[in-house]
Amino acid sequence: MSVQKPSLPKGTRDFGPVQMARRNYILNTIKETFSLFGFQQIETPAMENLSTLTGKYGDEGDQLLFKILNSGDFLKNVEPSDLEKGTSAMLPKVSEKGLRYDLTVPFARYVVMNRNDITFPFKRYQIQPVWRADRPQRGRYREFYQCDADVVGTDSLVCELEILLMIKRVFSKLGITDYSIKINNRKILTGLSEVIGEKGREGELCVAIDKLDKIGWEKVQEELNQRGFGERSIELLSPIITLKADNHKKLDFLKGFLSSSETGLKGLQEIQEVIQLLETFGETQDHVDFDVVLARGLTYYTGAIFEVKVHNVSIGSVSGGGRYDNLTGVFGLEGVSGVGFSFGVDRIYDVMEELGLFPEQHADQTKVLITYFDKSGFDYGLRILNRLRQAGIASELYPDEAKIKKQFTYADKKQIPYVLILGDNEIKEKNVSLKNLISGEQEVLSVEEMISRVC
RNA sequence: GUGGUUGUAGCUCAGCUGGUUAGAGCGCUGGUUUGUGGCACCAGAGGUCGCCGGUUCGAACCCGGUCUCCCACCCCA
Repeated sequence: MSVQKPSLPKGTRDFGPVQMARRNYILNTIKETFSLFGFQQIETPAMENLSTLTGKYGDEGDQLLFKILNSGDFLKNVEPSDLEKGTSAMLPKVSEKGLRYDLTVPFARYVVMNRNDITFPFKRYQIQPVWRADRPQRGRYREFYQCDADVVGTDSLVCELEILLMIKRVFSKLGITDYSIKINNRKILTGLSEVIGEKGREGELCVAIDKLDKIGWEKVQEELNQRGFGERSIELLSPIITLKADNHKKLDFLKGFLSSSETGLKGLQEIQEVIQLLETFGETQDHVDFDVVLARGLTYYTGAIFEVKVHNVSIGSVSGGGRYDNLTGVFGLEGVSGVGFSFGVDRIYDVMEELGLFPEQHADQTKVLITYFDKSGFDYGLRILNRLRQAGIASELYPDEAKIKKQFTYADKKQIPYVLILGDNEIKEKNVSLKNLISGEQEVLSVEEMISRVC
């Protein structure tokens, strides 16, 4: 009988009481915000048919999917010759389900399957774990929660505005002040590639440009060079890279720069309108940063793209999203435009921890512990416990007959502020001794007095 | 997937060029106080030195493999 050492799969975590209290604090702030903006919650299964998931995230994404082995004899459809055909040929024969990789694709599936019951525009939010077979590191987990809010069935830029507003509200509530919401538009990137004479290569352009913050302009030039971008194209890009100005000045500059690209100008106009809406709504542009070189990997974004970065922390982006014109197309429903974004709770948690932003005392707290010496104290305590709970006071009775010292230590460890001591005197006089463990004061009170004291 | 790094008590870590019974702090249990926590003092429990193999008279220490952790790249929340 060997005892095995327990362990957790790579990249997964347990959450203890303190962590849960803090996570719930973040989650509740987000939920409350979504709901205030008129979003409705849905949930979808942890697992989806593999065919729903594959091909939606690019080749790399497919590799990062967790696949679920078929139940029963998963080799029953496999011929010896299949083995030689390689992994991708084998996979559909042994696995038909996978864990969801994000919440957007399951949502698209949901919309298509429920199209007749949904009233468009449909504003939904969804808070559930997703799984990625990534290699874990700081701020990167294999199981983590996403908090998505999406609107489908409208092109209105009010949706983009609301995303900005929700991000600002959540961060303000959580006490995160030093951050920026980077906003850009895919059409601007398309325009950019047209203007520099590399039409249709905005994807590659984005991948390279995206590293600007990390590796600098010099290295980005090298990478563009390696990817076969012409000297002249890179040179033309230069004024964009070095562009440092406020949002309005950037817009003005780009109107000239992108004047030959119809698509680019359209993107510019969209950004401008969003900023305009922000002003009309009566909100400042604080934290909102039009970033011409912001590029996001996901292939399906077609309009606005967002990313939120908290400054002075070692965590990547804590939120991101954008507009997609035809997300449901692959599932047979054309012409449904949507825009959405996602908060990464786990990363927000890490950020708040790093910045020391969690309020004290955020574990779920018992307010009163009832201690006693013997069976009669236990019985008396049980009745008082009932009274306390009816008064809505989080309270507990020490479950075992133990030395009073041990019961006190328990209260101390759990940071319970009040202790009731029930001995023969208290039982006889029908009162209680109430000790405040923070101040150390102790007094004898009637049950009613005690309840009003600890309320 | 590529490269690098780490692993010793519940936790954070010491442990000399390989040399007897592997240490500290914190935590834990008990006591000083059988009606009182935190603080102090005293005592005690707790380790297959990640795992497997090799070198050696002798390995926590050297070598190989493996797993794990963390970091960078890729990509992302």
